[in-house]
Amino acid sequence: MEHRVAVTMKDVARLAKVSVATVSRVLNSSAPVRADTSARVLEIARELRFSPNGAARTLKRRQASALGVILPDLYGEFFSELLRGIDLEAQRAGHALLVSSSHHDAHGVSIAVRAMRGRVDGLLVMAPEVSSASLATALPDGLPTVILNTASTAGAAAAVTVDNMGGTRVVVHHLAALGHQLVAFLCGPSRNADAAARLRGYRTAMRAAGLIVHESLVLRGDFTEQGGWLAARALIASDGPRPTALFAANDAMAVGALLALHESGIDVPGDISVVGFDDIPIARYVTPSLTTVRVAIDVLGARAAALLFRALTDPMMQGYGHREVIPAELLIRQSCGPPPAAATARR
Amino acid sequence: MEHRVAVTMKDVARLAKVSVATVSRVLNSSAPVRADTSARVLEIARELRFSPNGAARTLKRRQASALGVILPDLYGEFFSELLRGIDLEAQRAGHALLVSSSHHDAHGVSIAVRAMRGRVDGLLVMAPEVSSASLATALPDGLPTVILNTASTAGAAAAVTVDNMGGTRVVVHHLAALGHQLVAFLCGPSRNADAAARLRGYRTAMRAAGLIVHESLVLRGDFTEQGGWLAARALIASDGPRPTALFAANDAMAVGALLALHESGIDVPGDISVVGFDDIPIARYVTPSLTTVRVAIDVLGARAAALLFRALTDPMMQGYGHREVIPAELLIRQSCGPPPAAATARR
DNA sequence: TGTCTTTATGTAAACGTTTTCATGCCGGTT
DNA sequence: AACCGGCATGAAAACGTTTACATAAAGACA
Repeated sequence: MEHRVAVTMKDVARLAKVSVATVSRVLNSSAPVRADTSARVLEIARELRFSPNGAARTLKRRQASALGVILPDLYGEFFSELLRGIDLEAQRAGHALLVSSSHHDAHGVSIAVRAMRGRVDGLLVMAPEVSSASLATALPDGLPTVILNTASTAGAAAAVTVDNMGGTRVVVHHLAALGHQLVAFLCGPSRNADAAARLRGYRTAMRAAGLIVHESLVLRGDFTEQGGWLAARALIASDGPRPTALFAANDAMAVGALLALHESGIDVPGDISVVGFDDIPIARYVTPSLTTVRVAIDVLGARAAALLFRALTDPMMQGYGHREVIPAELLIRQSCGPPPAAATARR
Repeated sequence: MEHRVAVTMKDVARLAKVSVATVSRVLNSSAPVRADTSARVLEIARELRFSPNGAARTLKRRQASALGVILPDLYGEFFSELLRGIDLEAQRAGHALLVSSSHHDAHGVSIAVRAMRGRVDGLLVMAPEVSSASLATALPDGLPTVILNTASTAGAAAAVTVDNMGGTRVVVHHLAALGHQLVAFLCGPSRNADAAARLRGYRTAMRAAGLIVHESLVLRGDFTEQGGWLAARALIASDGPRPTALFAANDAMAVGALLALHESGIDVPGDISVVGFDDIPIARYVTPSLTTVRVAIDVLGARAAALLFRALTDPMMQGYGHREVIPAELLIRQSCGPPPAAATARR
């Protein structure tokens, strides 16, 4: 049984009776070649089903036509939207995506980054659970990098973040305007930068609205539907003060909470209002449709990729620390309303 | 302004006063090296933050430690789950993922495949809209390939598919057992292999259950929530026979339909039962939670990757046409019930 | 007819690794 | 003292491209 070995430019050159240099010139149209020679080479190449070896090409050209993408995870619509946005932009520039996920700590990121040296032209790194200091040491020296949703821009060409403060502010303001006073907050993972920023934003906005943050209403979560469900169950079972609104740090948790509330016969928004964050595609399809903070996750990814491409052509950008903030605006759907009459009457 | 050029093994060798061969031996522990030499090399390498050039390594080793993944799209939870499963398996084998999406036609797939030559060890191709004939010609000669959810295995080492027939059969059977007679079917994209198989399965199962397929109840869809919503709206507005159950060819469309029905005040499952297909994560969080066909999408991806790894070590597998079918089982949640009394009484 | 461009091609040197082969050295066996 | 085997190392040849340089042929112009 023959194990067919890959066909190289040498084979094409031999059969077309030219040098490999000429083959290269024809295939890349990088220099003038006589029409009949060109035709002959093309013909042979097609016949042999030749396709150039990417590694060799990358090595010689010093350009990989690929972007490295490092993500903490791949679960859920957030990452799929993010990746879609990145891919969209990369594709326009004829670049492929080398994806590596499940990197939560600095060590894992460092490993992944090293594995990408020489196979990508630049790096898109999202590591919301890694401190900016350790991230800076994990990043490679010579590779343009754009950081997503992480505190610092140290060592990177640029960083793209979501306007977490603005997003939380407008939500709390909206709830306060509706008359809510007891607004519970469902946190994300404790070491996640976005989660932390949103919690900070919540506290700040509550204070600004003249509302009191009850620590028993600051619930632990983990950005998953399951986590949101559990937190909502716990809230329902607790004998603490009953909030009239629940603000989840992301949509996935809000969706989980919605289910828990529904299961307990608690009406949304009649008995309690629910708000999410991110506007993942599913948010408008749950019942009731979810009031949330629209973030355009795909745009977040696309902008990051675009910035990276700019850094590739303009080496001056590296280390410049350009920052871009993706706006976050309130998207009112049906999961919010005024607090129940009893609650307003009671005060 | 210095533009720092990448540090190579040569630099390490020079500073450690050894040859590049020794550096390579130390870094890969591929041959015995004296302890003090080894320590010196490691020290210098760390100091210089050296990391090997992937392209050079791939070129010489003839192994890329990467898998190519070609997808038609990246939108929605299906692909994110699939990719997650693939990544999980690839990561275990120390492989990265070179992802390229938005390839709907044979030409696009062909381009993507060629771009991967020499940068991946094998290919995972999902192209449900490409005919098996054109797919066979688009696939490369020397690269082990596993095909996902596509009709044929021509030219591939293996193929992994979903048990579409079994899945649809069990759904129709379940609906029939509940007493439904008018079961509408919401199709996927017309040229999509899975969509076609599911439609075929629906027709076959309906016949087997002694039920009549009304062509006006075979609705056009496109696998998106939006498409499901539109189709359900159209169904509601039409003056044809009213089905007592709606079977969508995937969950995303079922979710869209659920919203349309809710908006029109039609109760699910009271007035109409709804079933989906795939069991995407969100399915259990919509209201009512969606009865669907569980497919374990992540397992689908993981199995495909595992098969590919097997093909990599065992070249005899290429072209063998091994097939693997991911089971599809009924998952009963709350979107199904008996047909409304009126409908049963009427017959 | 001889120099001077212009144009098409070939030769060979990179790119940064890995790996085969050769070599020198050391300790142990005759 | 001569020999041998093992071990650590270096030199150099790959891997499959691209590209700078050389060169040959062919017209343009004096």
